[in-house]
Amino acid sequence: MTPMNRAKATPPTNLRYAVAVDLVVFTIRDRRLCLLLVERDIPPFQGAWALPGGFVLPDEDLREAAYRELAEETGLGSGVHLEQLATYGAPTRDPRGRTISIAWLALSPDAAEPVAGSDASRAQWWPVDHIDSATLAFDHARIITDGLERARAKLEYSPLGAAFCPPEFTVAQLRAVYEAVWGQHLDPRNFHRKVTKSPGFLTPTGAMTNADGGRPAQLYRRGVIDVLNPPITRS
Amino acid sequence: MTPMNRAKATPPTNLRYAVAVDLVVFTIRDRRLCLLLVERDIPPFQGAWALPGGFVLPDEDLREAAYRELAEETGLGSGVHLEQLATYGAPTRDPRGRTISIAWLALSPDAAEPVAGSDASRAQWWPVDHIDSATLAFDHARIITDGLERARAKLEYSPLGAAFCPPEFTVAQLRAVYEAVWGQHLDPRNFHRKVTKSPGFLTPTGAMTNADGGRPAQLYRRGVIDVLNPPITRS
DNA sequence: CTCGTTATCGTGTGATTGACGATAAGGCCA
DNA sequence: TGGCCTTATCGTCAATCACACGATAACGAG
Repeated sequence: MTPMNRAKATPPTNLRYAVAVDLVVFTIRDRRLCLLLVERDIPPFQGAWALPGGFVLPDEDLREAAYRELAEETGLGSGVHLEQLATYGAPTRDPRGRTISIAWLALSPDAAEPVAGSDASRAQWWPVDHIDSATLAFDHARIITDGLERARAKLEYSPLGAAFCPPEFTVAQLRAVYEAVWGQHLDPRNFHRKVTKSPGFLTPTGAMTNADGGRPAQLYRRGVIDVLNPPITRS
Repeated sequence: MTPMNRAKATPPTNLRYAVAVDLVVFTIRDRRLCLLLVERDIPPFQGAWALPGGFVLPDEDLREAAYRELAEETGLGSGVHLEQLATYGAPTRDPRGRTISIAWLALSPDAAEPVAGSDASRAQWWPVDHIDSATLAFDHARIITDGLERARAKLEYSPLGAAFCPPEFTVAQLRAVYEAVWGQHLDPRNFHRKVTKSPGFLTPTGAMTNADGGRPAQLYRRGVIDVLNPPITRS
């Protein structure tokens, strides 16, 4: 046995790799689920669309790095839900050398216009069904697929649909989130009953809104729980 | 802006970190949920119990590294369910220098006696409720907590309870898995109905066993689905 | 043959779901 | 002002599902 694979001994520099974070940022725009992509202006994959991201700095926690990159690309920061998605580290995923990337899933209200960062000529929201997987940089198509699957699953058993909404929102707004993410129509009456009866999911503010034209609707805020029981089911 | 935080440029060596995999390996022994720990025989944390794991080799995929470490510590390999849990990378989590660790969740049938690896004097199965979190090396207590939570959740909506069982098993064996992982008693009759009616969860082999003393039981094999609908609920 | 053990099938009650009717409460326009 | 469109919210009904538990089946031990 060589010293190299002697686990938990300090590794030499040839066993150290670049470590990055990549962000799968979703929002709802125009009743459609959209993803933030940046256009790369440096090789490799120059000109291709990619997930926003960057390398982890020496004194930075992984979550901090993700928040920093998110702020750099969107101007957003607090109020955005951020959770680890998965880590991608195939030896050849980056032609420049071995890179380990920790992907994060972010859910944002439709607030900020994206800002082009230092390494990207443009940043733009893309409706998820208009993204051409084949042209994406690195293994980002795979990461996006995983992020989509996670987001869709999370809506079922967590109150994270509200992460797409402003701090105060109506049941109809929340329903629009579910419909956009799942790509299916939901019955307004049954949806209303489910989410308002689900203990801890929503807390009414008392205020009403009539922004949507019809009868004024109750405004709600996110509740205190972080697991939905019973879940909101699709199909 | 320095070249250092210019995202997606090749990073200099001071921006490269050690990358490891750590394994949270569960099994059921004696109707209790057990976790594989190794006793460290080198600093830091010499003499403390830790998760098995080691550094990722240059040409190795992350999953490969996890499988290799699993084989080194347990002799097991195929037949064990292995999925990514999360990645831990706090700047100070390893006193020797910055280390990013990709934790994997493994579910194993009660088959192999653990084997002490090169870096550990002993490897041993521990009942999860006998583990003293305070004495564990690194941030492994946190990783174990996350692994436990994941395992408990996965039993609800995935057929992975069967990953704790031998290739052919009875409903009672499967129920024992659920009871051990969730730490609660389940009604044998309702459990039997749920799992046998859940489409694709179990496929009967036709053979029977009478190993448990009472009426002979049907043997089943894992079904083909990977998401349980409806889920098996606790409480 | 009886008893203890485990497996498996049924059954009844109460809760939940999904489809959909009914009503409430605003704005718009003649 | 009153019709009409829109959206919100409540109610109803049948089908389904959950859970608690009774009943029966099929073995081994004594």
